Amino acid sequence: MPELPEVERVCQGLRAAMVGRTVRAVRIRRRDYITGPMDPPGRRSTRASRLVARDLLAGGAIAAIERRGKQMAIRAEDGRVVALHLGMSGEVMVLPKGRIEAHTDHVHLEWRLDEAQVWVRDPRRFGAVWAGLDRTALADRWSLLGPDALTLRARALLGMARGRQRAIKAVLLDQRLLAGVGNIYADEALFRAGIRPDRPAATLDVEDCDRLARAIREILRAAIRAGGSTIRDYRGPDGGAGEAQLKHRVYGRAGQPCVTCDTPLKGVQVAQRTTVRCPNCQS
DNA sequence: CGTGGCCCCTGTGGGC
DNA sequence: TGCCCACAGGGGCCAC
Repeated sequence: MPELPEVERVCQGLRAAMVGRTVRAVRIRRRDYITGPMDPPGRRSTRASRLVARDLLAGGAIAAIERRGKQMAIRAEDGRVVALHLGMSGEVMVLPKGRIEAHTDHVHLEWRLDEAQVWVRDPRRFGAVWAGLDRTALADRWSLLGPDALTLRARALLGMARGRQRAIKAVLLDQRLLAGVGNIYADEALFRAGIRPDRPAATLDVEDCDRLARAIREILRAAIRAGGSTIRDYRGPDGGAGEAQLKHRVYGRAGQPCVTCDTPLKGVQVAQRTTVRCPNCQS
């Protein structure tokens, strides 16, 4: 569900609601959604069972909200850190005091502050909360991620593509190489740059990388300004839908005419993901 | 090292 | 109206 722009919007909401304030209470509603400090990323089976509220920032004064790619972290002034990853269906809800919320199912974690509550909701549970991390552990965990896509430079992209025979789209989606791009914005950026998603990465030259890196930055920034893409169920932290989906040129438009040349867009599979491209504009 | 296949989950929309 | 299937914005693991 959320890619970098949607996650960035969530971070903005968390900043407004949490930074400078104190976590008064924590409620863990679904324990197996929370992983402990020693658990490797994504290992559901090892999710710790003895986590306590302190591991989830109880009593902490919140100092900062950080983001790298699609991952977020909430840091307390005393050094405690909790990281969030929303997966496909994860959602963060900032609920001002008194607001009635319609969706109360699948809420796995709640933070209560003086003036608002923050809920983590995730029906499919592909996301995760990593508790009990300190700054060093977070840095270690995030060191597995590539650079943040919002500031991707052509030279860095060239380095990722060099020597790799995999499709360029597979490279863009690999969070170890580049953090933040998902299925929507990969297709949109490749279309804007005029590059076929299935081209072997190594065939991209400096100019291709320059166009593609620029396209990625611009697409992501425009999507952040538009509040992210709401395809089905994404909601910002305030409950509002995004509008970036209104600007999509290829994602979700297989069979429809290309906005540039009217050629019917083609739906294919690349890197096991549904992919849409223009047979005429992208090479 | 790269890749295809499968898995983790729930919800929704389309076809019948 | 109900049923079944395909599919969804993510990512880990395994065998090859």
